[in-house]
Amino acid sequence: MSVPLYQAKAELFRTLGHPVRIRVLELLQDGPKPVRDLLAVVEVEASNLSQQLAVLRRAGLVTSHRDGPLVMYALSTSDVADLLAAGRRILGAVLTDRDALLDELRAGGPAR
Amino acid sequence: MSVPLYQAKAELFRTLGHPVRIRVLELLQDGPKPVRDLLAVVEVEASNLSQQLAVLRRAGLVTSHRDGPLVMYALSTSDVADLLAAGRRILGAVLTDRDALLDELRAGGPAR
DNA sequence: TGTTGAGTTGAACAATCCTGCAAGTGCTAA
DNA sequence: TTAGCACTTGCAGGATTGTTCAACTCAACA
Repeated sequence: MSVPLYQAKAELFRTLGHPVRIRVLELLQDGPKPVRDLLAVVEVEASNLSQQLAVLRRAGLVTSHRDGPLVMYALSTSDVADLLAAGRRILGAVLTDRDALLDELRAGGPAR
Repeated sequence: MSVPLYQAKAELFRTLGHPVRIRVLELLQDGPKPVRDLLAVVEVEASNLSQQLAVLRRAGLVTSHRDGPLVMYALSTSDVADLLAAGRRILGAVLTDRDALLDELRAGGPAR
C-alpha cells in the first residue's frame, strides 16, 4: 500500500479539524447550498471560504458544480453526517466528564 | 458559551489528525495497554510517542495511570471507537468514489 | 463590448505543529 | 544508595497550515 491506512485516516480527520470547514459541512447536511448562502452564515472572507471549500473538495468530502451564476456545494456522501454525529457524541461524553471533574475539584473532592 | 461549539468540534477532529495518535487509539480499542507495548508497535521515538499521548490526554480521549513501573493508557470512553469506525466508513466511501473516477478516467470515460 | 456579481487561485507572511535531543522524575531491584 | 528501566518534559529547529491581498475566470446583462 502506498499510503498506509492510518495516514489516510489521519488526513481525513485533519480535514475536519478547522472551524470553518466543520460549519460548512454542518450547513450542507440540510442539503446543497450555493457559496453565497454559506458566506452569509459563516463570517469569513470570500477568498478564505473558497480556500476551505477547496480543501474539502480535495478530500472528497464535498462536490461542487456551477448552476448559472452560482456554484453549488453538496456533501459527497451522507456518511459525512454520521461522522459529525459521532463527533458530537464524543464531545458530549468528554465535556461532561470534564465538568464532573471540575465540580469535584470545586467541592474539594475525593482526591483530597 | 466561551468556546463556540464548532470550534470545540474542530479541535476534537484535529486531535485525531495525526497518524501516531490514530494508531494509538486503534490499539487501545482492544483494551488498556502500557506505553511499552504501544512503543513496540508504533515505530517512533519514546519522547515523540509521549508527546502524542499528552495531546490525547489533554483532549480527554484517553486516561492514564501508573501501575508499578509501567504507565497504562486506556480510552476514556468507548465512543472513541465509534468515531474511528465512522471514519473508516467514510474513508471507504470516499476512496471507492475516487477509484471509480480514476477508472472512468483510464477508460476515457463519459466526460469525453 | 463592457461591466458587474460570484467565486477561485496564487503568493507571501504569520501562526501552529512536529520531531528529536537533552535532561529530569519515579519506581524497583541489586 | 546506586543503577537502570520506563516515561515525561522543555526546548529548538524545520515543516505545515491558515489568512489575506491582489489578480483572474466565468456567466449574465446592459
